[in-house]
Amino acid sequence: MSWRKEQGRGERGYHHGNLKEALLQAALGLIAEKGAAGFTFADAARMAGVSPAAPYRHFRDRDELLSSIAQRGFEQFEAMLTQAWDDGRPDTVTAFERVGKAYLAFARNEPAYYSAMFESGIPVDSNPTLMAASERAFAIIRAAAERLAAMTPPGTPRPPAMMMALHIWSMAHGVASLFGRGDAARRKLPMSPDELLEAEVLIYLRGLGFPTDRRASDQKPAGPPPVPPAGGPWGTPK
Amino acid sequence: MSWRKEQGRGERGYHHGNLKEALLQAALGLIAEKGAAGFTFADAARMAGVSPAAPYRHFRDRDELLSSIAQRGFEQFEAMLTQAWDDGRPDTVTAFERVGKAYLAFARNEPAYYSAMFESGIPVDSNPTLMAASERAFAIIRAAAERLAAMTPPGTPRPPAMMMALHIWSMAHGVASLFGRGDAARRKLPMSPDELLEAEVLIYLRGLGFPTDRRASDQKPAGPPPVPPAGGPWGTPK
DNA sequence: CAGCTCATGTGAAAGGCTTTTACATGAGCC
DNA sequence: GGCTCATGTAAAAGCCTTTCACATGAGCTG
Repeated sequence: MSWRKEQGRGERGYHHGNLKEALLQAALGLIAEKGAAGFTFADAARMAGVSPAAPYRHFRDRDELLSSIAQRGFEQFEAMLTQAWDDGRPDTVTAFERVGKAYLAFARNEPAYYSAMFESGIPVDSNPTLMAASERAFAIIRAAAERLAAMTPPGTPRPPAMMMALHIWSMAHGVASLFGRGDAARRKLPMSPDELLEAEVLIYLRGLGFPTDRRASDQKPAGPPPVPPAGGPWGTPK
Repeated sequence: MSWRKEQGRGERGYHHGNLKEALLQAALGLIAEKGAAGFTFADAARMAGVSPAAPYRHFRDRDELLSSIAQRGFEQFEAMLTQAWDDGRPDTVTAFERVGKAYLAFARNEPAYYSAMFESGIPVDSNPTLMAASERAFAIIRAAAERLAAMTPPGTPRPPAMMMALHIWSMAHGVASLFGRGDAARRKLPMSPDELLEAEVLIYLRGLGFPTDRRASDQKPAGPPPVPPAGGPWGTPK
């Protein structure tokens, strides 16, 4: 969006001026359009208006560009999760579910990042900074689980917070991967991914002993509930 | 394993005799080794001892080969799930968890198939037969969920069986994708994927009202339990 | 068995992509 | 003004995909 060639009269000199950024943006667009696998180093160069060799001044190879994008993705992901968690306000369970929704929203709204992060085939541990970014993002989920664990009702078996975090992650990731994007994996669903995940998390939380009937919640502010108030998101048992 | 070149003296005539199968096997090995993205049509041809153009007599293009492998994968997957489910014996919950384990085992033991099925980027709906194979596999999970739904304790909100099936699928897929294979996504876990998924499913089932304390189960035959008998797989609540 | 036919392979070639190397430019700094 | 070094370019090697005309020979037909 911001590199010279596309802005008004596009003549640029020998040097691009902001090639690294331009390449990242171009790659983002290409990945969103054709998937992480279909994305091509040469295409990104072409789109930025430079020769096919130019990108090598900024990235060791195609994988490093992908890796950079994945890293940025994890950073944005972390920011989004942090905002969704909002330190557990207004109440832990509500905030927890908001995190799940945020996960799906990210997969849906940022398919390119999501693709680079989880489907590009680049191993997370290939790059320490990438790994670190990934762990910072997960740390949000983990913190939320920690809070949840601290308030699980007594009398219920209580898994370690880390395990709860991994459970939530796997649910969100499973739903997002299988049904989350219009692009890949277009399987027909009798409901929205959001509804699917919300119900899944609610059942899971009930399994941990949480009262999940929203009408009984005393912390939730009034307002239009995100689910039909009668019997939870999947209707009344018959 | 079975094509001429590898069997004793390898001279073959102008025609290969079993090229299609040889290509599928070669591709399977290559995908297992270098991932679905790294797999190359030319490599498979080379491995089968034919020219790079030969494969085009059997597959329209690289994607069709991948698609064929994915289809076979779904067929084996279905067989494996069917066997694991074993029509709900000895009891529904036990069999249900066996299905989850089978899912993970498949991802672990058949990385090439799993890769082609879920990570190759070929859309399931690109090919009707592929789609059908995928749906037959899912039908097993769905049948299991149906049975489970029929016996959910009264007094508990009961989601549609389809939704329960999707929940289980997403859990298994999430765990398998994130932690399931040594290959991709090597994130460190404080436990095995099997344990993680088992605990997740147990909590979920408890959320549906199922008594999941195995000691109380009357249908389970005696024998070494897969989990420590005290307090479930995640230990005793403190 | 001779002959025919057609599925299956081959070779060559066009067109792309990746990556490297030697060389060109010009921005920033004395 | 002149230097230097980061950043681009052109060219080339090597690999992949895909197509096309042509070669082979397996299997049928008589």
